[in-house]
Amino acid sequence: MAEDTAAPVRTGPPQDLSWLLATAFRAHLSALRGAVGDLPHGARGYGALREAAEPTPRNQAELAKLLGLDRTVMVYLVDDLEAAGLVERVPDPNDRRSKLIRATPAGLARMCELRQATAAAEAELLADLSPAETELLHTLLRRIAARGARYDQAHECQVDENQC
Amino acid sequence: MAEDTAAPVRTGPPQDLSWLLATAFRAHLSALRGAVGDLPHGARGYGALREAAEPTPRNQAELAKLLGLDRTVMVYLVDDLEAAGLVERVPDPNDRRSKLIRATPAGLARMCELRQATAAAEAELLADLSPAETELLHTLLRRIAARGARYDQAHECQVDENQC
DNA sequence: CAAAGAATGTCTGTGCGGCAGATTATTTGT
DNA sequence: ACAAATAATCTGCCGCACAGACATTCTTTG
Repeated sequence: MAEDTAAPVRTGPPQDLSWLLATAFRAHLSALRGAVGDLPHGARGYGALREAAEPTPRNQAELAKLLGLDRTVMVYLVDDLEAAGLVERVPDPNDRRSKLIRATPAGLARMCELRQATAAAEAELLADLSPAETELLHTLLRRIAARGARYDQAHECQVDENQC
Repeated sequence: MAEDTAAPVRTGPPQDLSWLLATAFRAHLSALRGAVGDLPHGARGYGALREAAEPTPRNQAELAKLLGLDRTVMVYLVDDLEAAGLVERVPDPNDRRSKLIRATPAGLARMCELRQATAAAEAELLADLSPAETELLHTLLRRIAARGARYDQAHECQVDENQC
C-alpha cells in the first residue's frame, strides 16, 4: 500500500482571511450565546445593553449604526429589552424626536453579571494566546474596524474585475 | 460655556473583543459582497465554491460543517451553484450516499476571477496594516479558529455565573 | 449473516427575522 | 414660513433557517 498522506494537497480547513474571520467570529458568537443565557436577543441584545449601560446614553439610530442593524430592528430589540426591565426609553432633552436608550438599575446589575460571563467565555476562547498577543489582536482588529466604519457610509466596494 | 469634551467618558465606538470582531467581520463581509458580485449566494456561495475548487472535493456534510451551515441549507446552496454551472455533484466512489461537490471548469475560471477580486477587497480592508502585521493577524486568527472548531462539536459553553 | 443503528442527501412545513414603504412628530435649512 | 431631512414606529411581505420526516446506504452488533 502506498502512503495515503503523500499527496501535497491541503486536507485541513482553509486558511483565507475570509474563513478565518468567519470561523473566529462564529466561535466567539457561540461562546457569547452560552454566556448571555436567556437575554432577550442573545448576543445582539448584549451589544445593545452594553451600550445602554454606558454613562452617555445613545438614541436608537446611533445604536443601530453602531451595531450594524436596521432602524426598524432596533424597535423590537429595545421593546423586548424594555419589557424585560433592563433598559428604558428616556426622552432626549435636546431632541424631542429621539429617545435615549438607558439601562435601568436591573439592567446595570445584569450587565455586571454579563461582563463576567462574557469575559470568562472570551478568556476560554483566547486561552491559547498570551496576554501580549491578546492585546495585539485587539490593536489589529481596532484598526480594521476603524477602516470598516467607512465601508458602511460609502457603499463603493468596487474592485477591478476586468482581468483574469 | 464649559468644555463639552471635558468629561472622561468614552464617546467613540466600544472596544470589546465582541464589538471589534463583529465590526471587522461585517466590514470584511461588506467588502466581500462587493467583490463577489452576482454569485448565487454571495459570500456564502463564495465559500462553497472555494472549497469545491480544491483538488480534493468534499461532500455536502463536510462542507456544511466547514462553513457552519445546516445540512438542509447546503441543498439549495449547491442547487443554485449547480444551476449556475459552477459546481457539480459527483458521486463519491467510496460512499454511494454522499455526493462530492466539485467545481466545473467554468467554476474554476470564476474562482480565478473571484480570488483576484476578493484579494483586492481584502487588501483594501487591511490597507492600514503592514505585511508583517497582516501575517500576524492570520496567525492569531488561525489559533482562535482552531480552538473554535472544538466549540461546534461540544456545545458546552457553560461559564460560572454564580457570583457577581 | 441478519438486523438494528447511524449517516447522507432531499423534501415539506412552519416560524421568526429582516427589509421596504408609509406615517407621525420634530428639527433644520433657506 | 415653508420645505426638506431626521427619529421612531407600524404594517406587510419575502426569505431564510431550523425541525421533522423520509429514502438510501453504510456500519455496527447480535
